[in-house]
Amino acid sequence: MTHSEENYLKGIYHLSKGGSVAVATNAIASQMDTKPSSVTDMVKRLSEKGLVDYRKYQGVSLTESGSRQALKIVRKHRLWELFLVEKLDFKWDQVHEIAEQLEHIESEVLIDRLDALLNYPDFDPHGDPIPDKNGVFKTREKKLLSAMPVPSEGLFVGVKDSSATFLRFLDKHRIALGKKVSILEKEEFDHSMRIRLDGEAFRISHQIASNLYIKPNAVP
Amino acid sequence: MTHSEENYLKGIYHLSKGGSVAVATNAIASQMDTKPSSVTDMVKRLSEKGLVDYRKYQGVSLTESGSRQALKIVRKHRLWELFLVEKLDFKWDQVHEIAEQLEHIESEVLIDRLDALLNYPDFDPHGDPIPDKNGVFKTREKKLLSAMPVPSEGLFVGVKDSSATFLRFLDKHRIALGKKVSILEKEEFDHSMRIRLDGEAFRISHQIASNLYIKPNAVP
DNA sequence: AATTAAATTTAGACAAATCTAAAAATTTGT
DNA sequence: ACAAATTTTTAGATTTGTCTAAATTTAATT
Ligand SMILES: [Mn+2]
Ligand SMILES: [Mn+2]
Ligand SMILES: [Mn+2]
Ligand SMILES: [Mn+2]
Repeated sequence: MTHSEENYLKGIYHLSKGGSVAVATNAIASQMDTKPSSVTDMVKRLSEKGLVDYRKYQGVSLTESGSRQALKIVRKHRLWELFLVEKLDFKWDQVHEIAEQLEHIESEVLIDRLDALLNYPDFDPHGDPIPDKNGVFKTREKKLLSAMPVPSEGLFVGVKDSSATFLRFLDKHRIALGKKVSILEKEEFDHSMRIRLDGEAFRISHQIASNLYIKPNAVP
Repeated sequence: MTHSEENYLKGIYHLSKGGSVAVATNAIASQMDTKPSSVTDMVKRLSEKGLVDYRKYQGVSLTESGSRQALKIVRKHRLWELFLVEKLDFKWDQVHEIAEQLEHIESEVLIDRLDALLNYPDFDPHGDPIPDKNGVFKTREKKLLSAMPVPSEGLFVGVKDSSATFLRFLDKHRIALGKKVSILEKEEFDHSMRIRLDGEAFRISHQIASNLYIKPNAVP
């Protein structure tokens, strides 16, 4: 597989949310930052290779084989991201671009060793699950902060938007993975919320709240 | 620069032994395992970009800029090789192919961090010098074992042939970098030699002896 | 149901990197 | 010095991945 083919598979995987839902040509084009006509071309090639199911005008979905391949790339991407953060002291907003390159390195044993070096991690620096050798990954209950009841509590476990600008915004406000969050109040008018974090209470906009994943505390 | 362009620059660099000697089209073709006509094409592209000096039928040489680029790739290749050996427990015969891929990862800061993680090393797992950020590398006196006088002593510091088969052969005979070597005897007839290593004396063929680099012990 | 709008595909072009076969230049040998 | 051998370049084709512009299909609206 070429880098481009791998990138398309990964893109389709993300759009179909892992499932085998059909994805539209235009959706792929904007995901991959390319033109619909290029997508059609590539999708035909992938279909030839048995990696996607494609019916003209009806969208594409990953085959079993395509899905396996996509998961391998996702696994590599996330392992490399974690490596960069854990072993080379990168910040979580600096690793994605480099991992976009590293994910294409072909070596089964390299990835196995990396996995071992990192102690077989379950999640990447952004809280996304890392598939294991067989493509299986841990799931955990999580809700968007904006969808949490008032009052309630939970742990901050992931970001929906993982753009560098958003991540740096979170850094600035000391919002980091693993921290405990209490939901204090929700404003009807603009859907902004008051939360407590590190003992300190403050207000965040709906925009922010709808990009943070919270693992709700079990309520007995 | 594309991967292919980078590979050509590195190939030309190795053939011209770092200097600005002109290299023949056929030489490049066999180094790169490609056809002379492909070399001519690529060399024209590189010339357009100011990375090589090229005069038809007269061979190519790296420009200042081309040389800088080539050294960057060599630096990355060797740092990655050392990383694989030091941090991921690869053997010295398993790292080259993976480093061939990793050397193309584009990120200045990544290489700086890797360099720091490895403590700013001077030599790679095969005894080849690692250029620093500015392309400068340590040189050390070294001679082919086959060229050493009898009797004499030195340290095994590098291999000329770094093919996996040769490296595994060395492993089998417990010939490893840094070990002390005594040259005991040289055979006129077939140029084989008797040497002592790890206290044990044995005979090696000329083929072997002419692929091992020795740093001669200073004789006062 | 017909028209309009949107999504998708096709046709044709282009750059990069490669190849084979043929032509041209250089080098070698007598 | 000149023919033969070798090296190098050119010409033309192919694959991959992309694009623009035009045609086609599907979806939405009157
Ligand atoms: Mn990422
Ligand atoms: Mn991530
Ligand atoms: Mn190497
Ligand atoms: Mn090496």
